Amino acid sequence: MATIRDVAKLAGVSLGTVSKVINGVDSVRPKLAKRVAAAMEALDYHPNQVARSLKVRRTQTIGVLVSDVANPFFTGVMRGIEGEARSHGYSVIFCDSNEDPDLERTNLDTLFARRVDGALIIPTNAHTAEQHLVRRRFPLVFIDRIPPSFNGSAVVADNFGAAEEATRHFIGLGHKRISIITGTLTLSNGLDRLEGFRKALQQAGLPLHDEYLQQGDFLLESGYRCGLKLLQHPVPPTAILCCSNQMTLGLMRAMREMSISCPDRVSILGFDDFDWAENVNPRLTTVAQPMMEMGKQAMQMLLRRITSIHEGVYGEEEKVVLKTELRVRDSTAPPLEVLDPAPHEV
Amino acid sequence: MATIRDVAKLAGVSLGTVSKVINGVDSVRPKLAKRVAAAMEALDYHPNQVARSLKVRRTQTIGVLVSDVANPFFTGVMRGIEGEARSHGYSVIFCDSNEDPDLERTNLDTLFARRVDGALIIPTNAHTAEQHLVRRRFPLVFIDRIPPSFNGSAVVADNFGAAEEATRHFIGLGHKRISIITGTLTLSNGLDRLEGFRKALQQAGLPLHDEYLQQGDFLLESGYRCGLKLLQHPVPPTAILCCSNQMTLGLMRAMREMSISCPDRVSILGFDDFDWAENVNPRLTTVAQPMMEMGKQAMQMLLRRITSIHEGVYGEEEKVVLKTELRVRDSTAPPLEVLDPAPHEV
DNA sequence: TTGAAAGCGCTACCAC
DNA sequence: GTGGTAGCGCTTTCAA
Repeated sequence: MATIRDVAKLAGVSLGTVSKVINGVDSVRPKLAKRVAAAMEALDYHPNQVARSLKVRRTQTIGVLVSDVANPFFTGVMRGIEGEARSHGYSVIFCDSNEDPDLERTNLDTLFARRVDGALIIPTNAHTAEQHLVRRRFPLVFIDRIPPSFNGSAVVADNFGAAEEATRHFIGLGHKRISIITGTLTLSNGLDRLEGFRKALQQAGLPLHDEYLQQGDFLLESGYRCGLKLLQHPVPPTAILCCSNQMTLGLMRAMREMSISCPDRVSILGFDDFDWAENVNPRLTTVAQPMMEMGKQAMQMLLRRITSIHEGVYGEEEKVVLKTELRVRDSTAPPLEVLDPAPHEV
Repeated sequence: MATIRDVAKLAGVSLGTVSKVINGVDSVRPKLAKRVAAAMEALDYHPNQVARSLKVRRTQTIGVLVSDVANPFFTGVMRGIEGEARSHGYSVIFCDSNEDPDLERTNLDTLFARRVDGALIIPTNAHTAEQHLVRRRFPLVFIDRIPPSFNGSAVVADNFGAAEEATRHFIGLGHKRISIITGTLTLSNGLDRLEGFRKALQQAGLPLHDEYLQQGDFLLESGYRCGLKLLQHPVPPTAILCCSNQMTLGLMRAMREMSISCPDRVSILGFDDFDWAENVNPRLTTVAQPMMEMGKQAMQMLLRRITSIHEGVYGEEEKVVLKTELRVRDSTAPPLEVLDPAPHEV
């Protein structure tokens, strides 16, 4: 493979001159520059970024550590990251920690060894394996979830507000028996959604029965299990807030198996909005998170940290909370009692 | 940041010795090795992979170029790739070409400049931008789609067989008016599915009317558009084979808008099997592709090419075709006429 | 078994 | 403007 040396020789100039041409430094006479360009072309020369990285002590690479690629939510975030990274000349090394904290740590070490300029991370759980990197002043920003006691940079969705709005939507429809299937409560996104739900209920003066609070773990199976429990209750809820797309799928399965129709018997509202949500029967009312935007802003934040640390100033950690959007479709409707109220209730 | 030099100094040994310890060469006295290890620990030393890569002329990194991360099919493949890569000590640089051939080319150049040891690629379309890399003997394997006139390594699903099996499923159910919504026909996966469909029809002595052959482009909108055309036909088909998950969603939308129920009025069968397929109403019959397996085998194939090329032998290009699986659920059923045949048809 | 030294391909500094 | 040269952090001979 041709090196800068070969190019210099063929063009009859020095290494330094070729380097300048490569890097667009314009203190090179056009004539020489042209000769160099011709030589590069002739030799099919492509600058070796590895060598460059070693010299300039920057790899123009960032690491992205997701807890599970299979989740389409992360996929959306990934798109945002990738686009923003590319437009700033960065490449991204991708790692999947498979929801495994040990793997997360190993991956982080790998990224560090490869000298990525910084990393974006969607943490697996309450683990704080990454704290040592924060202390080492390694540019790091968290996405979607914030581990407890973590005080680094992050971009998350307004989970509290989203759950509150969703719950109020139920309340506005006339629902009284409202239930929630939560995500993992050791994760900020899981907890915040529950709190938002609680607040909306409280403000409306509605009680929250213990049986109506089902704790899931964001995965399909738990949505199914919790759904079954809720629906088999002697006085089942008329509305269910489901805190992840996977769990919503599980809940739908439970409803189908029990032949409970939606929204007639129970209204459902899920987190995350994907293509399928608006094309299934009934079309699902959902809370849409700005996935791409989260990825994009996280990348921008990381870039800021990289440059500031590079300049020696270890600036303030930032935190950005992005608004969500409630998309009302057909899976939420007034409860039957309201449509056809018993006389004594009027 | 500590370097190998600092470690050597602190441990009172030479650079070479430290290097040996790092790389597990056992010609180092245990006593010294221990001293070195202690020094590394004390200095929080992490070997610089960039420097190592420059020296050994291998980055232990591969590039993955997908046409669109947002598609859950690629996500599945990605999981397979990542796991296999990691277990072999490889990292993956990820690029999304957004179905844009120019971007695909740019990304390929970036990967090359970064001196990845090889690349896995899900090409965008008929473009052959990558041919120059093949000629350059750069280790490359294609996944899912094979550009026409490409003769490099690849792992794909048995698209022909899958479509054939799916179509026969319709035929076995008693359908006579069977239609297909194809993918992009300039891509091998799009074309092979159409051919498999054709063959099954032919073998059963069934005609294929032009109006029943709708050409889509794998995307949701085209599924919707084609679905509408099909369903508005004076003599609509009783069964539709839909060649991608996105298009199936579009088709479902068309059916909902026209209030055509599935499988009563028309049976549908889609390509790709995701969580939502078996949890919507009705549960979808699908062709499942071995996504993870495709990623895994592609990575293994790439590894073989990397080592063989490294050893100077430019071995034969390989091609692997993986079996698919038909998952019969509730969206396919016998046509109404068969359930309640008119007397003269018996 | 260990150490010294060369060099991977590039950038950047300093003379000219 | 241009060229020579040192050196980024590591591996890998070759001698000792």
